Formats: sequence, C-alpha cells, structure tokens
Amino acid sequence: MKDSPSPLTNAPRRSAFRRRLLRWYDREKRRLPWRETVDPYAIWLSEIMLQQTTVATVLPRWERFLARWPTVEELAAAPAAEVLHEWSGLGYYARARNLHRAAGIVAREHAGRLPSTVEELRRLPGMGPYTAAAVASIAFGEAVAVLDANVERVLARLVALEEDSRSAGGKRHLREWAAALLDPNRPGDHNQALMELGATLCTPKAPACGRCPAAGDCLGRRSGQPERYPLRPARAPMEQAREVALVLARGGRFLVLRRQDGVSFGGMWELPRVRCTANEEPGKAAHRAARELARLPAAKVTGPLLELRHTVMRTKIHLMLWRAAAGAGAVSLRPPHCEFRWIRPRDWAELPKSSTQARIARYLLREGQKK
DNA sequence: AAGACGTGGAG
DNA sequence: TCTCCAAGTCT
Repeated sequence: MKDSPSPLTNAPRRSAFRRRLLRWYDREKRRLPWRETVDPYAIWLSEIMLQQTTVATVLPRWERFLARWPTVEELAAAPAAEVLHEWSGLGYYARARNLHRAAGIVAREHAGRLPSTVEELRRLPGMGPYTAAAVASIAFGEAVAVLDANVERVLARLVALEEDSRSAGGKRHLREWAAALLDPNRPGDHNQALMELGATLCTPKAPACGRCPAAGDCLGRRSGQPERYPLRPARAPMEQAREVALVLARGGRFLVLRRQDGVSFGGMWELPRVRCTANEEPGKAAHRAARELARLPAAKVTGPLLELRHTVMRTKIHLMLWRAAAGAGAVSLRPPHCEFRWIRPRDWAELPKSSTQARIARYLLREGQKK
C-alpha cells in the first residue's frame, strides 16, 4: 500500500474521502428495513440472508423470518426442520443450519445477547470474517472494516489493483486498504456506504462514475476502463447433466427421502433421483433410482410424467420425472439419505425442499387435484 | 488453497 | 438463450 501511486496514501485525502462517502450515503442510501433497526439479531439475520443473495430476494424473506421468530431465544427454541423449511428456496442451506446452531449457543451461553466483538462473534457457526465484521460494526459500532464482493470491487477500482483480487496477496492488499480507509467514528455506516456504492454505482458492468463521490480519487476511473477491475481468474465452464426423479407409489402415497446434514441440500426432502450415466435411458435410470436409493428392486417403472430444466451451481440439469409402482419390500436407505416417508402431495408441502423439488411438488399437487 | 455449496434476476 | 454474479463460509 505504501508503494501505491494512490493519492489515498495521504491521510488528509483519506479523511476527505470518508467525508464525501458518508455524505453521499446519508443522502442516497436505499431505505432497507434492516437499516431501520438497531436489534443485533435482526441485523445479523440480514447479513446471513444477504450472503450471495440479492436484496430483492431477501426483503420478503427477512420480514417473514423475523415475524416468525422475533428473538434469538425463539429461534433457538424452534425445531431445526422448521427453520430449514423457512429457508426453502433461499439456497446455501448450511446458512440456516448454522444460524440455528448459533442461536442456540447465543441463547444458552450468552443469555440471549449476541456477543458484541468480532473476536467473539467469529466463534459462532456461520460467522465468517465478513459477517462478524459487519455485525460488530453495524450493530455495535466496533471499528472494523468489512470486505465483501462490493468493497472488493470498489477498492480494486479505487487503487487500480493489478492483482488477482481473490488471491491471498490480493485479498491481503484489499484488507489493508479497507482498514486504512475505514472511518473510525462511523464504522457501521462507512462499511455500508462502501457496500452501497458497490451495489448501486460501482457496479460490475457500466459503473456510474459520473455520480460517484469517490470518482476524483479513483485510479480505475482514471485508467479509462474501471470495469476491468477487480482482476479475477476465468470461471469454470458449465456442465450438462440428465437426472431422473421418481414418483415411487405405494398405496396412494409416494416416497420422499431426507438428505443428511452436511451434504448438498442437507436436511431437505426430495424424491429419489439419480444422475443418468452416459447414454443411460431414463427408464433404466428410474429403475436404478428405486433399486439403489431405496432398495426396492421390485419397482415397476410405468412412464414419464414431466420434464424440467434447472441449474445448480455450474451444472445445467435436464430433469425427467418418472412414475413407478414401488412393489413389495422394505425401504432401506444409504447416504446421502437418512430418513424416508410415504406421503401424499399435500403433506410434502410441509417439508423443507429445494426450489426444484418444490416445483415438482406443485406439479403433483395440481395433477392430484384434477382427479 | 481450491472447490463445494443454490438461486433468481439482470443484461 | 446464456453468462454473470449477489452483503461468504467451510473444509
């Protein structure tokens, strides 16, 4: 940082930068509900939900979650499955499990009061460097800088960082800049202002430098191509896959399986489903799903019901839903599944599900009502 | 340290 | 249609 050509190495310039940033924030900030509260629990919840998730998605879910569990103690007392169900569709489901575990710790070991320092917060499950710093600064006024994807982009542009921003060295430099620029008098607002800048003006594409309060200090802007920053390695290419999911029926009900904690979609209930191997026919895969996931080799596959496409992480999935009669035999599970139920479509609505499984559940409910 | 972990909206 | 990616954490 000391060798950097940035004018912000100069202390008076840094303080002018802070002033301009905060003035802009005070004037232009969006009215977001978690900015209207001082409840550390509510702020914490917003930070967890906002991880890799857009404001628009979070808004209604944050309100609903808080209405259901207004305090840490109430959240701690809730069954994990209900918390997970409330999280359905938000993705990154480990967040819900960690949040619930952390609530239990706060309730039991901290008398229901969230710890107020980064150091203590950091020990709670799901509290990484970003979230701990965000909660400590926003809810408790601790003078610590956050470094999220917004701040990373703003700072990388500000100093025209010619280094992979995700590399160890790049991150170290960004952390140093974030700490040096932090306004110790209003750390929470300063952090939010930097993130707000990244979210609204200093956007990944077509940044609005003309309206930016930091434009005068920005080396990225001076370079003429601010959108070149932050430098990042290319992403892995998308993959394609076919999957078969099974409505495996027995006595007017069908089989759903619960996934273990700690695997993808941990804790969620789903139909038996398998990834097709190369050139494997869907009908074959459907029978394999019954055989391998539930140990029901007597299952009789009767036909396709529905096809849909969705994307999970870096895989585009062509999902085919098939119907089968379970036949005789007891269900026996193996990882990643740990529990099963024979249910009707309307019962499945009550269980935590991924977005895709929820689509299937809605389809089955509609089909069931036609008869 | 690199890779896994979801989803939906924007351009 | 398709790529990019959003207030990251964990292993």
